[in-house]
Amino acid sequence: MPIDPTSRIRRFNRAVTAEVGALDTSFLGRGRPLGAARVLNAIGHGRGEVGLLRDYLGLDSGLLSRFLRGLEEEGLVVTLPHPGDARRRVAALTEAGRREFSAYEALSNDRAAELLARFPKGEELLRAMDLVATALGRDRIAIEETDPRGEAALHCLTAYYAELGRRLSTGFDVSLSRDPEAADMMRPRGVFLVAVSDGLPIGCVGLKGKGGEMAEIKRLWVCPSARGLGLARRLMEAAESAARTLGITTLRLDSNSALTEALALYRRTGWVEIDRFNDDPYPDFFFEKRL
Amino acid sequence: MPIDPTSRIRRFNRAVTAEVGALDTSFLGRGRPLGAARVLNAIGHGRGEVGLLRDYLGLDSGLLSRFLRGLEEEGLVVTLPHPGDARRRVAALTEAGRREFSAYEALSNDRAAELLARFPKGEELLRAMDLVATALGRDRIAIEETDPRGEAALHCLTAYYAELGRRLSTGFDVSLSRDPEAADMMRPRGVFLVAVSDGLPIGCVGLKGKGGEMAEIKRLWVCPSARGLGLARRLMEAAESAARTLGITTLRLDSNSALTEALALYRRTGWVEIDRFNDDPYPDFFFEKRL
DNA sequence: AAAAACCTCTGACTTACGTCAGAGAAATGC
DNA sequence: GCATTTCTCTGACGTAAGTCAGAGGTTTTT
Repeated sequence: MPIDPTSRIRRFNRAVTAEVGALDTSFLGRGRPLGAARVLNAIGHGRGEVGLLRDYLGLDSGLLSRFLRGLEEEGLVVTLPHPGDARRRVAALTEAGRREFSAYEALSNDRAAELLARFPKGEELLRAMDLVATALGRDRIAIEETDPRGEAALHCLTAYYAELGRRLSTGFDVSLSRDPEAADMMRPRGVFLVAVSDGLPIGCVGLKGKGGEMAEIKRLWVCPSARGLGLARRLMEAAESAARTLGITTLRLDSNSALTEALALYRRTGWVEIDRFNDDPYPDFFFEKRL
Repeated sequence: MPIDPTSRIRRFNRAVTAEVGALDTSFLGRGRPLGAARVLNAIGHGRGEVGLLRDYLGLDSGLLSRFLRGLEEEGLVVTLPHPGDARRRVAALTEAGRREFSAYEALSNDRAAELLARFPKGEELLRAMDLVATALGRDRIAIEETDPRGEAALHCLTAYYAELGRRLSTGFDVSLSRDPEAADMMRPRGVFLVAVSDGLPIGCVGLKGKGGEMAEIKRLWVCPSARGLGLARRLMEAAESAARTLGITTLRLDSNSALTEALALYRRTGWVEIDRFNDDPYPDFFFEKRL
């Protein structure tokens, strides 16, 4: 009877293979082979360029070409030359293609919803799935510059504020804190970075500049399922290197003694403690780092 | 940017598909198509009967037959008539087949070990995988009678004692408790049941009889990743129905006030509190149920 | 003892997927 | 301006996998 780690992983593989297989089978229900369905869905998700499609789906150029022609004959897709480079082609869904795409989306969503409904501990299951997905896709975590008012940023910030509320003994109310202006966290004054794993935002950091040589690090957060992977450090390094490209020479940040992992990280990575430099009610630790 | 539950599940699917695909690819390295490799592995795992193989792998009888013949030609497998029914056939590995099977096992184990090594939070990942596997394979949880000294039972009991140690304010030392004799939890006096999900034991319960009409429920435990699925209830029902087949009319059990979920379950399912009936130092609640 | 049901195997066929070489059009380098 | 590189597409070919009908055994039923 297997109980060792490898057996547990292999049990997981078996369970998951069955689940994925079942989803594929339900996709077959629309009378189209899986390959063509995958292409249609990738186009629907915005991967119109043929080169992108090839990379994303890992297909041979000949095979992909055939799939595209098949979808064109079905009237679901049109391909046009790329505006800037006429060698390349871009595929787009027709009206019928969009309908077909939504049908696949619905199948996929239904399966997900059904799985959740079948399992009483929904949120716990989702957290476990996030953790596994992050672990498996670890090499695929990308750090991207984004608009601090965008959806990805908002998701991270909401989770960040909620966590502060739980961890600070005083609670946390954004409106009492000095909420950085969005423009201060966008080029040319600063940046806002999110870590994205397979489409899901799982961490963020803001660099808030005033146009001078001094800038502040704000809103460093990593989603619980992705902690312990050194992601916070990667985010901080990315923020510092962005700061350098903006001509910034000194970074500051404030933090709270309840956030012990963060404080440990700052101390490990060359930050030095300085005197209070603002009157924000929440922070009680202040750091500086010269680049 | 997707954050809703279905997107999270779909991200999980993508991550996991890539992982499973990578395992399949590594299986291809042994110069044999995937179908044949799956058959070989199923035989190695004890599914020798052709009918069983067909069901387990979901193959057409013609296709399976071809795979078997291919493996026979390679000298990895021999098929013999079924001892009791000459229409059926049973496949078995030859010496060379066993070697090849171990090579596949090694590949599988290596991949699992590598995944674990790559991820700093190993135990957490394993727990998440257990939870997901249990959720996906929920309909496949089987309750089986087993030897209370067997490996599956031991795994559950070790986890059970460890949990008691954590949860009882006094700690827990098995030797101080009245450890039921194994024979009292095997037919004809009692039974020991484990819940098995895809080969992994995830819960247990013992029915300890003395040969009379009275028996005791012992060692009810459900693995944390499988809680909230009503498994404890299923185990108790299975134990009760086993008790009925043994001619037992009254059940008793003792428990501890720290085990609140268990107490709630007993109260919900027709057990009534009675006076202390033993001098075991740990329990402080005593229940009885007439069948 | 004959009929019916059952199990595995074989041969013929189809489909999905993938590979490879090279053609044709467009962009880039010198 | 010409050679080289970069993309996409087409045609020819190969392999893995799956389907179907029926043959040839064995067992069960009546």
